[in-house]
Amino acid sequence: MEQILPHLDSVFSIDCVLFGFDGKELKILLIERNEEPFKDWWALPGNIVGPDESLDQSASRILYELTGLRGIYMEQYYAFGDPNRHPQGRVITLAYYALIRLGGDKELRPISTYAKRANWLPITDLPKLAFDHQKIYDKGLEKIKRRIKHQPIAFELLPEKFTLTQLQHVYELILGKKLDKRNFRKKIVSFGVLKELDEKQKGVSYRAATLYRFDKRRYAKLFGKEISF
Amino acid sequence: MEQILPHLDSVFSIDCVLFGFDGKELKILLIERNEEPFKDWWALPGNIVGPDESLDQSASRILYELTGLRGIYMEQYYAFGDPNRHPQGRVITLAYYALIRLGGDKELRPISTYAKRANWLPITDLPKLAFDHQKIYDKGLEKIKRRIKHQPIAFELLPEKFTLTQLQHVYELILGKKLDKRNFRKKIVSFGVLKELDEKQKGVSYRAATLYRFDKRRYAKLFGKEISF
DNA sequence: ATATAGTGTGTAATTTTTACACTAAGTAAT
DNA sequence: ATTACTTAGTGTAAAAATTACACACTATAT
Repeated sequence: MEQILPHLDSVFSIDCVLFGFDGKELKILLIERNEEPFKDWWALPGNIVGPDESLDQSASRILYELTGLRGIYMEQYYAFGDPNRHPQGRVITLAYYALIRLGGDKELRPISTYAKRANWLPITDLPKLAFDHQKIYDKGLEKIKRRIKHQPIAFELLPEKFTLTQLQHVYELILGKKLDKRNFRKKIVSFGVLKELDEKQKGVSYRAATLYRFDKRRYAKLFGKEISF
Repeated sequence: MEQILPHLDSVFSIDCVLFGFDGKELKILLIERNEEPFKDWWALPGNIVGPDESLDQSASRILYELTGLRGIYMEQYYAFGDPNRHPQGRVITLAYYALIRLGGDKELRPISTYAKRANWLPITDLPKLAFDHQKIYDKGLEKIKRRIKHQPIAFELLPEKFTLTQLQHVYELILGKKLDKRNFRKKIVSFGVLKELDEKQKGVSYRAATLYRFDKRRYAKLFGKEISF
């Protein structure tokens, strides 16, 4: 049962917590392992860092292989390197979180061979995870909770045009608590980084809400002042 | 000139930004390298992670070898892994910051052979640093700037008993700006994690200030509520 | 006794945060 | 056309937090 993989002498890998938002739930992408150890378990997608890749490049590649998408927003957040975290040798792994809007169709073409399949699972109902991936996930969620209060990362989970209610929903899911509608709007608008569009939401069976867009230029200008939600 | 070190095929190291406060200035510990590459340059202390060490253990060891002290407060904050950051091969390094009070005498017994000497240098006047160590330092400072607003890390830079003025001084140095004395005191006392002692400062040629102690128990109790400076 | 240097304290003005509920607009069904 | 339904969109008052600001006190040194 104990087999030593040749490359597992001292390996450096990257694992990604890829958060996706489909308009209703916050989910993460997990893969079902096809190999020992932890065969048939759910795990965070990850891979070995290539010899000529930077760390960010490597994380990008992993996300690309997983979703077929480039340019996903992501950020490194913690290294996990307990000597026993991998049963077959020393594997130090660097965790990234990434954020993506779901509901398109192109996403999700998992390809690598070590995975049977990949699935978006709601964070409210996650299975047991392989290795120390639960710890990695926990820390990742903690990280975006903190980050969303200061950085405009919520927009990464939304389509380019979104309503204030959708935006609030994202905040509520990540922070794990309800927010007051009026106060939320007051505050988020006061930052001055949202551009109100002339367009309205479409295809809803009730009053359509105004659409907004995140104004990157404006944000860049105000950048000295950090947002503080 | 280009020599390939045998172990530099794919190496994982740790570098530490060790901040020290002597009551007046904020300094970091730098070593003067005795080896190529960057011989005679100043660099952050660092070392290779041992095969059976956890990452934190490894950082502890490095700090111990450098200072002779155990139990220094430290925290991992970022991994630097550009393929070209080390001229002789792929070295991925994990950065830690650490905080220590200076003015004792036991500190500083640098021993490793790759360093000529180690020195505390004020952060206001740092030399050019080897490798990408400037970037690592910058990010470390940024990190503690952020962290000091939410976590009680300032106390790590002070003796167990300290005055409010000393505490304010630490905040000012790290945040890089002057703070209002009355407002600072009001706020810091309102957190309820400082214990006022019956003792006064000694050996000053002016009115002696009251000494305080950081009340860890109390902080642990209030921990749910995060401090927000 | 006097000069010196840092300690320790209060208040008013301003800004930010919080709590809270109803009308307006559009769609769907009849 | 009316009605029922669902979400959008809005204001205000109270409370809390933040800011700006100056002087008398105390200990020591000479």
